[in-house]
Amino acid sequence: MSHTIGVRQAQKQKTRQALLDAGLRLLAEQSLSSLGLREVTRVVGVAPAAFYRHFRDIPDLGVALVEESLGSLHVVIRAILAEQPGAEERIDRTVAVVEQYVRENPAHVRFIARERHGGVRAVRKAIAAELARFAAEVAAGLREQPVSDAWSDDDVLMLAEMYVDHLVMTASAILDAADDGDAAACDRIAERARRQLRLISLGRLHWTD
Amino acid sequence: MSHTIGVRQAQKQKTRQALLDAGLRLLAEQSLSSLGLREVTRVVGVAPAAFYRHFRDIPDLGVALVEESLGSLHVVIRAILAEQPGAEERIDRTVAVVEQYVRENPAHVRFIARERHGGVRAVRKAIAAELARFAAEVAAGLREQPVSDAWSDDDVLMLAEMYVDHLVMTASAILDAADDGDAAACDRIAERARRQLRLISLGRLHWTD
DNA sequence: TGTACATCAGTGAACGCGCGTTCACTGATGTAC
DNA sequence: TGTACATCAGTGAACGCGCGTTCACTGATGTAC
Repeated sequence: MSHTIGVRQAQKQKTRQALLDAGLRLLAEQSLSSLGLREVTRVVGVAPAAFYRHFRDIPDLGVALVEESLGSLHVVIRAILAEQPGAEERIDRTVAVVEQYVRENPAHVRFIARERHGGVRAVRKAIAAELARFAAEVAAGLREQPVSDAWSDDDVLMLAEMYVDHLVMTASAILDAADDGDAAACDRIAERARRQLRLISLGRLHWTD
Repeated sequence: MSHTIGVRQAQKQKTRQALLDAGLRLLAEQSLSSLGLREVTRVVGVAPAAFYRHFRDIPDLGVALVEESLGSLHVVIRAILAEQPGAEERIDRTVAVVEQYVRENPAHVRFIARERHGGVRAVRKAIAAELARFAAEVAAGLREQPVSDAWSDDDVLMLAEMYVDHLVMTASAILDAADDGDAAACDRIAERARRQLRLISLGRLHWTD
């Protein structure tokens, strides 16, 4: 075979991923601004100095984690937006997808919720940029629905931003409840989220201006 | 005079407040889980060991900061809820109050936004408890408005929680823009918040279930 | 295919530094008589 | 009011420890011929 990537490069990527995984795992119990480089390398089982072969410093690793956390979400969102059934079905589906995402990627969700307003500027900026892309994508999806015909682009974006904020809040609330091992609370939060989305949906139908 | 508090006790309270102020100031640039006890005492100008006369550890100081940050907000909210004019006026007034609060207490707002999902469990719990009280208060206010007559208590609380979340998000977004020195962005966020509140208000008018 | 050299991910030892916590202390404030 | 003793907020020195960063290094992988 002509160009499988080299053994060396493959091993390097493996170590890099191990550093990211270890960082994310450690961030369950603390925030990025207190995460130690030696902590991370200790979990992976490499020398502290090896860290510098992959990241400039801890904030740099944080930025990489943002990409890893939110990159995959875009796919999920596009899938929901592409669906065409009624408002009620779309709401149920959205909340179900959020629940599933939280269940399957708890550490990533916690990381984003924690560092969105966290103590590391570069990471805050990276998250803000990803969520803005995210909102733009949702806005494009909303734009195509007939309900939005009379809406200004500005108002569609406003609505999209509210959806994105609501989605992040919901995910993080479900996660907190799951952390407490309280499955009933998770269900309650999901039901609350559905009702809140219904309320917004109603407002949307009656919007004029 | 019979019982002014003692000189000793007054001095102790002064030092305690200085520790809280120093902590809050330092938290502009980092999160609680990386804040150092020696950092705080250095800013105040007391010996590190003096810290233990006031707080068990840094998380304990964090919990005190939650009380300081959110205690005063209850008063503000009650004031808004007590007003009786139309929905539009109440929305304008609410956003104006949020803007003013952020301008006058930026460090407290940042602290709450940052530590709400931060790395210190005790502080997260304290913030959650305060915000829950907060939502209950808002719910009581909404309950008294005629629009809510047909609503279940559960739905009123759901609405109140959405308002509280929205309020925290808005405050924190305005703060971020203010940090960048971008006054125009602050105005844009405030306008967006008003429109979002209008949308929710519309949904509220047409709610049935 | 085999050889000689280049690359570079990861090593391990060393460094200076600031951390949280402890402890016996000091001296101003408070209290009892 | 004056005196003798108790309290206790804040001191300053000491401790062991883990931190981030540097550096010359090793040895497996990659490349040129």
